[in-house]
Amino acid sequence: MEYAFRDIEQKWKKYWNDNKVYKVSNDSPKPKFYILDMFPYPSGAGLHVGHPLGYIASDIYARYKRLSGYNVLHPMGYDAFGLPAEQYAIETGQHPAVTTEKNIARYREQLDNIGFCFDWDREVRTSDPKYYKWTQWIFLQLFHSWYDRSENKAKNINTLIELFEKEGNKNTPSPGNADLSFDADEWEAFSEKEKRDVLMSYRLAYLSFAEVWWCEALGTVLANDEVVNGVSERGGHPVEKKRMRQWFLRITEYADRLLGGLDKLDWSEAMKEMQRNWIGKSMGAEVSFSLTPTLSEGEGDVTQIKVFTTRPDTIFGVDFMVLAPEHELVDKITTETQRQAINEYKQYVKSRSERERMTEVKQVTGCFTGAYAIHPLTEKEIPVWISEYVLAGYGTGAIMAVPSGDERDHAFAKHFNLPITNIFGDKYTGENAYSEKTGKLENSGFLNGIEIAQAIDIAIAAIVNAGKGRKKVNYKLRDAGFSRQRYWGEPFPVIYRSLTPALSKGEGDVAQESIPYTTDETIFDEYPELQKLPVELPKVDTYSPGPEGQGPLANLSNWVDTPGGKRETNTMPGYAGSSWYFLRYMDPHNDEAFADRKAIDYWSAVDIYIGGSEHAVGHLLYSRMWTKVMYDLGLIGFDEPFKKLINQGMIQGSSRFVYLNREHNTFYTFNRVNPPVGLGKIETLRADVSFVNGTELDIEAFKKWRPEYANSEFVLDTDGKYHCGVEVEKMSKSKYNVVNPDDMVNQYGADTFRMYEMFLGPVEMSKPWDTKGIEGVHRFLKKMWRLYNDEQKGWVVTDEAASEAELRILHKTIKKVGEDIERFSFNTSVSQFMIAVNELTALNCHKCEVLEKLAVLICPFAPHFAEELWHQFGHNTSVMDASFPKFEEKYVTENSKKYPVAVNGKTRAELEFALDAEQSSIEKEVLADPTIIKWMEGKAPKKVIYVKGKMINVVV
RNA sequence: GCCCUGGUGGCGGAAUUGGUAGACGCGCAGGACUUAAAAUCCUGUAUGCAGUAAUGCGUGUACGGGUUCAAUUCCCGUCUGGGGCACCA
Repeated sequence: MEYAFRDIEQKWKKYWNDNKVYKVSNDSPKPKFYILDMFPYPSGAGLHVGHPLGYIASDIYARYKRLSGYNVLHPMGYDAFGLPAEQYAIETGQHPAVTTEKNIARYREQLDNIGFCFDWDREVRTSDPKYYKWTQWIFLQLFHSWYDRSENKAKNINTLIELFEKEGNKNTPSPGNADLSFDADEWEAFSEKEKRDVLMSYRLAYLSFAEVWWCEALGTVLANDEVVNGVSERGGHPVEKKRMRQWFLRITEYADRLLGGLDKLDWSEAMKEMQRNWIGKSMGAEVSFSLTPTLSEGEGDVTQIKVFTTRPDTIFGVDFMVLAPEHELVDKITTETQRQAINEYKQYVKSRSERERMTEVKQVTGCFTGAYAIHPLTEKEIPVWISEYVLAGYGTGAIMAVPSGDERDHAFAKHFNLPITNIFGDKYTGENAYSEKTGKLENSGFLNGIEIAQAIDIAIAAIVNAGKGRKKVNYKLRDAGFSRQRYWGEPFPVIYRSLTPALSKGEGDVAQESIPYTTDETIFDEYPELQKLPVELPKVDTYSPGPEGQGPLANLSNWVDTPGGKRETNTMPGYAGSSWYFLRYMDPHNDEAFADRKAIDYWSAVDIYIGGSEHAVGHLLYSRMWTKVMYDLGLIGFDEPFKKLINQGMIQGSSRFVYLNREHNTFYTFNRVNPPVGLGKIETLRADVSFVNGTELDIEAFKKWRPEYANSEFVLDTDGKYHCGVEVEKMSKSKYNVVNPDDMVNQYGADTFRMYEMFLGPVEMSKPWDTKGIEGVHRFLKKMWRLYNDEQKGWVVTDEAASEAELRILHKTIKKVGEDIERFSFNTSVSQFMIAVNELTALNCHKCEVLEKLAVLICPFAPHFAEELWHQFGHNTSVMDASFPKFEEKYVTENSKKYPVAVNGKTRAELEFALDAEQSSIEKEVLADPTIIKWMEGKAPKKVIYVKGKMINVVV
């Protein structure tokens, strides 16, 4: 009986399905374990072999945990809202819901092929109204919440209103508007609009303004992704930034907790470091620079520019100031003579992405405003410039420039011929800024001769004393933009209620004149149909954008206009649905709540979360924030969503190339063009990997694929084959290097495919796919199969007692595989299986005592294979209900070891000693060994290093 | 540019806490079985030098330094591949 993997896999897939083997209950006496994969975006291209890598790893771990006695939650779903589906809809007119559905069906089919133990009854889709009902509901909670800094937690906005009624906002400054100040009486006197505006500056979900990429030609807002080299990806039209009213999440209020929370997480240091850098906490000072009264014309209220600096010690080195071109003071301080130049420069900056502004540091640009500021300590007049290297979103959007101490300031000063004050003495060469934080300051007034580290505090004290600033903690983290001018996303449960003419003051646009209310507010009590969730995404006829950069929903006037007012036409961004989906899996069909509290308390936080490191800061940070908000509001009992994080690497594509001399219509094999001597002009073309075996090209298949080369000559290698060139690249359709898991499963079976994906290398590492190598793993499974089944004789397992050597192999394997799974080292466990099978085959072992346990052991890796063997052993329940074999020390203990013996660190001999041997007896024997004596060359041993169980080293 | 991460045979990789570098697999070469092929099995395979050979000696973990009895592993510097940089998901 041979290893008929196709029949075996079909049979058990059906069995698992029919018997609901992977059904998970929320009610179990077993300890829980929650292992989660980052759910995929179902793209039209389907899965390639890189996608399942993490899923296979988590599947192995999930099965291992289940075999070890846990109730394991291992769900899967789809992050189904997103730009590509909408893009496709624009191009083809097909509704994103339809294409998404189709893509999901395809994904599901591909996933099913691989034999995962997902409980599909718990599947979630973010685009399903039953799901996004709760995304919208959570948005409402965010809207109705503010962050109480005194208690360090989010609370219902009503508690803030109570506070305002009692004492105004003197003890609760607004995070969104630092200048806002009112007392209880003033609050009482505010109009409804004024009150709502005040509250808006506190809410965790709030409206403000942000810049987006606007493409006039396409009449739409573009994602960063859709802007390539400063023009739109589609059509290559010019783009510029446009300020729009947008929803935001006030994640900055959580900056400190998001930072502190990292310490207790079992994530890689790299991942934590990326989040720390993203949050970007820095200590420094906020310093106010006054403008010179003579030069700042009119506009009496503009008297100060605030900067944030982490280096207040360098304050005596300030030679000029730079504002972000978007800074609100720029227009006010610019002098008439400079106005045109400034406007032109601002226009230029509008075309620049933030990335370009950060990256292209060698290209120095800027413009003088004509205004001067007064140095807060020396009262020197310093010019105020604007430049793209200062970003509006960081700090105060303005800097004090210290050219002798900061590289970019230095380059700027050199470029515009601004004077440079040296405050570092010899340390500053005049060539480069001195940006290290050691050394003594010079030319710095009262800071002269003081070490930089100490000078920081002294400088801050002096600035505070002079009333020119304060100590400040700054975060790089910015509030998260939460609006997209798109169709395929969650609609907001928000309605803008127009003001009655009596209440509305002044002009302004509609948005300014109306007040945003969420649909659940009492103001809509008379329209209960408006208050219901979900606010369903209406069907549209066209996916083209609405007027003035609004999303496509703006075109649906009968949807936008409600008896209560106009609906919000933006939709939520991709990370809305993915910020909380791990909670929904716990109780996916609940229509009364996002999940039942009992289920949440049972499953609690995700024990292991697996996904790509590209989500290091986006998704993972937003999820952490949502979790903290929900924890603060008492909705869940934990404040970190993912206890342990594993980052899987990418599987890269391995592209194949052929080499053409077009003139002679001849293709040359790789070796012939390497080097390409005397062959004329050689073009490198891609060949689809599907008709290349290793590097050998199937010439006929290639000609069929590219008929224009049907008559081409092929110059072969000495072995009579045409060999392709190889390069490792990203796996993508356009590179013709995509390998479909379906094909692999078809040819070798799911079990081989699973084991091979793991065998390729460590899960966390990126590595290229090599189809050729899969045969080795397939051979291994066949070889293991033969321990149980002979081609002629069939079942050959016997009841004979196992030998010591056989039991040692088994227990060595149990130990190694168990430990390897625990540390997510699956490639080495596959190796161990191979070693075990090689050794057992050599011993001609067919003993039940060894092989039954081995079958269970391999179940996490090759579940169909294991299930078949398990039933062959006569069991009639699933192998998933077996227990992971127990490792027993006694079978593997050895009492002696062959030690490598080195002289001066170089291994020269191998000697065997008992493990409990004393150093003195070992020394005696080692020094008596002829090889060792030879290498000691007559010198006396200085010392003999003996590391028990490891090695011996003689130092002479 | 900034942040994170990797670099070990022809290839994927192993070496878990500083202790015999190259496990396991692919590929390649040779052989067995076969009319032949497939499948299967066996042997060899980092590299240089010496030797018919067993083997011996040297070099070697991107590069250059350092710490140590001992470094793929720790430290400093350089080169280089990959990921992220706030509207791709």
